[in-house]
Amino acid sequence: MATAATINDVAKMAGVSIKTVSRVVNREPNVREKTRDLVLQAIQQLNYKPSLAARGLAGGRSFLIGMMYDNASDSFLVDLQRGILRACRERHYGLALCPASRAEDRTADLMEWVVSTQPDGIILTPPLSDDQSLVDRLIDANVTFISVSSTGTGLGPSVLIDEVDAARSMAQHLIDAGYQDIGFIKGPADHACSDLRFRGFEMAMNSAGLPVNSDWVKVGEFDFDSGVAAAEQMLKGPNRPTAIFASNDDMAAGVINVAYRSGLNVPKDLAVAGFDDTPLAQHFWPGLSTVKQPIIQIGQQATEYLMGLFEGPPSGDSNEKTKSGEQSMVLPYELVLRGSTGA
Amino acid sequence: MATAATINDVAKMAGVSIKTVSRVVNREPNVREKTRDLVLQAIQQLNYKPSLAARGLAGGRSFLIGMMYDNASDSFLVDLQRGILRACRERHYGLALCPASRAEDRTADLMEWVVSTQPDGIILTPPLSDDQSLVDRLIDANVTFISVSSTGTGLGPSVLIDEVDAARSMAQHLIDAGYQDIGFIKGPADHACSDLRFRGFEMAMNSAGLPVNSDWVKVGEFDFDSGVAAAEQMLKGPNRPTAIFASNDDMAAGVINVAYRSGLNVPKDLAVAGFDDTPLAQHFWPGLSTVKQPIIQIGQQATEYLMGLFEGPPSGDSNEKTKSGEQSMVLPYELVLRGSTGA
DNA sequence: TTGTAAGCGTTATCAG
DNA sequence: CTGATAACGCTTACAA
Repeated sequence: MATAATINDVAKMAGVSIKTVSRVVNREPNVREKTRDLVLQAIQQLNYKPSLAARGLAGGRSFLIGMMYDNASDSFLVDLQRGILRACRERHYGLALCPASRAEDRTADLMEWVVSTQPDGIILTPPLSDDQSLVDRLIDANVTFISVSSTGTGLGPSVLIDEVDAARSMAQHLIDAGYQDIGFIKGPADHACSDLRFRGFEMAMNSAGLPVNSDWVKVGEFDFDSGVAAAEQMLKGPNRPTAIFASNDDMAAGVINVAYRSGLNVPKDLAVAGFDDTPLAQHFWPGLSTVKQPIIQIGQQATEYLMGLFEGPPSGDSNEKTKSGEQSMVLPYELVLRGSTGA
Repeated sequence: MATAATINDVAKMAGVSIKTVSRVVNREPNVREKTRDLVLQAIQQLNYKPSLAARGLAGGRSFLIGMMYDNASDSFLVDLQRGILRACRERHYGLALCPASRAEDRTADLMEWVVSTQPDGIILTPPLSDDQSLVDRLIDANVTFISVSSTGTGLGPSVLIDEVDAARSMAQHLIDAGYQDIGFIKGPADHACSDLRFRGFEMAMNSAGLPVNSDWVKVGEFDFDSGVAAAEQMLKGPNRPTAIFASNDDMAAGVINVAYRSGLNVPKDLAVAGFDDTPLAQHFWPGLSTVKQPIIQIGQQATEYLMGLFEGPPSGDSNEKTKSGEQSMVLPYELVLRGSTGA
C-alpha cells in the first residue's frame, strides 16, 4: 500500500503534537476548538485513518469482535453477521470469523485463535454457546464474551428468545387448527434449544390433553437430510401423524419434500411447521408456517451489549464483568403462519 | 484477558534472546536444533501465541484477509467464506468481513475500511469485483486483491467459471430435452455475469435455430421476489414459454413458486432451470436443475492465489504484482440435472 | 548461530 | 489545555 499517512504526518501538518491528534481522534476532552479544527482539517487532507494494529498494540485492544460458530445454517450465520456488523460499524470495530475446526480438540483450536487474534470480545453461537468446557476456558482466559441463544446457567450472558414458549405457541397453533396427531422432530443434543423446543411442544400437547406419541418423535441434525429421514420414518406406516412440527426450517423442508414425493398434500394430508423463518420458508408453496427469531436484531443487541462489557467504566477486575453478567436478554419471537398449517 | 505470555517471557524462560524466539516462531533457518527445542518447549509451557497486532505493526502486515461483498446471497457468502477460511487456516491468517455500506459513497467507505484495517489482501466478490471505480482505487492504494467471478478486463486477477459456456450448456440441455419456447431471466446490470449468462443462452438458441422471444426475456435482481415478478409477467398471457431459465436459483425458486400457484406442473407444463446450485435447489420437489459453481473451491483457490501475490519472493515494486496478475483462473462448472427440466 | 538495538503507529503517563 | 517520552510486542537490520 502507498504508505498511508500516520499520526505523525497529521501532527506535523497541524503543527501540534501527536498526543493532541490522538485526543482529537479519540474525542477526548480538553482540546481547544481551534486546535481541534486544525487537526481535523489535517486529517481530512491527508486522508488519515488510524492503524488498527498500532492502536491495538498500544491500547491493549484489537478493535476486533470475534464470531465463533460451528455448523450453523447459512441464513442464521449470515443474518447474525449482518446484525453484528451493524453494531460494529457504528463503533468502528471489525469482525473476524472463527469457525470451529474439525480437529480432535476443538476447544484448544478455538482458544488458540483467541490468544493470537485477541479480539476485544467474542460472540458465541450455538452449539458453542452450549459448550461448558469452552465457556470455562473463555472465562479462565478472562475473555469477554456473550452468547447467542444459549440458555444454560453458568454460561455467561446471552441474547435469545423464549424458546420454550415459542415452540409451545406453534404447537398450540397446530392444535387450535384441529390437528391432534402431531409428530415432532427434535434438534441434536448438543444444542440447548433442542430440548427447550421439545419441552414447549410437550407443554402444549399436555395442556390440550393430547398424547405425545413416541413413534412420532425423532431426532434430527437440523439439516434437510435428517428432516427427510425423520419424515420417511414417521410417514411410512399406516399409522401416521397428520401434522409434523420440525424444530427448524431445514428439517421442515425435508418433511415437505417427503410429503410431495409421497403424494401427500400439504396441508390437507399433512400439516408442517418449522422454526427459524429462513428464506426457504417463504419460497415453498404453500409457504411454511414457522417461528421467526429476530436473528439480525439478536446479533446487533448481543454485540452492543458485549461492547458495553469492555467499554463501560473500567472496573477493578474485568473478570468481574464476565462473571457478573449472567443476565440474559430475551427478545420477542414471532409466529409466522403460512399455508403449510392450514389457511 | 489474563496477560498472555509475550515473546520476552519465552526468551527469558528458554534463556535466549527474543530474536531467537522470533526465529523459531517464523521457522527461519540458522537455529541450532537444541536451541529450537528449548524455545519450543518454553512456548508450549507458556502457551505462547504471537500477538497479531504486534506482528502486524512491526512487520508491516496484518495477517488478515479482507472479504468485500455487497448484497450477495446467503449461500454464496457462506460457501465463499468457507473456502477462504480453509485457505486462511493453513497459513494462520484471519478473515475480516467488509460488507459494502448503503452510504452515498460506497467506494469511499470501503477504502476507509481498507486503510484502517490494512488487510494483507482482499477478496472481491460480485458486484464489487465488477466495479471499475473501486478496483481503480484499490490499485491506486497499492492493495493486493483478487476478484471472484469477475470477468472484465483491467479488473485484476480473478477466479471464476466459464459463465458463458455454463449458461450455454444449460440452455442446450433444455433444447435437447425438446423445449423450444424458452424464457430467460437475466441478473442485474451491475453484475458482469448477467450479460455473460444471457450470451450463453443466446448462443445455444441461435445455434439451434430457435428465436429468442424478447417478451420472454426479463431482468431480475437475483432474488426470489424478482423471480416471481418475472415469471408472473411471462406466464400470465396465453402465449407463454414452456421453459424458463433463470440465471440464478433464487429467481428460479420464484418461478417455481408461481408455477405451483398457477397450477402449472413442473416440469410437465413448465420446465425450470437455475444457476448456482444453492441448497434450495435440492429442497424443492421436483429438484431444480441448475449449474453448480464450485464456490468453496473458488474461495479457497482465490485466497491461495492472493497469498501467493504478497508472500511470493519480494519483487521490486509490489504494485507490479497487482498489475501484472491480470490472468484469471477458470474452474470447471457442473450441470446438475434434476426433475425440474424433465426426468 | 546468536544477540543488540532501532523502529512500527498508537496510547498512556506525567510534566509543563 | 498541550507536549515530551516511554511503553506495547514484535520484526528487521546489523553486529558479534
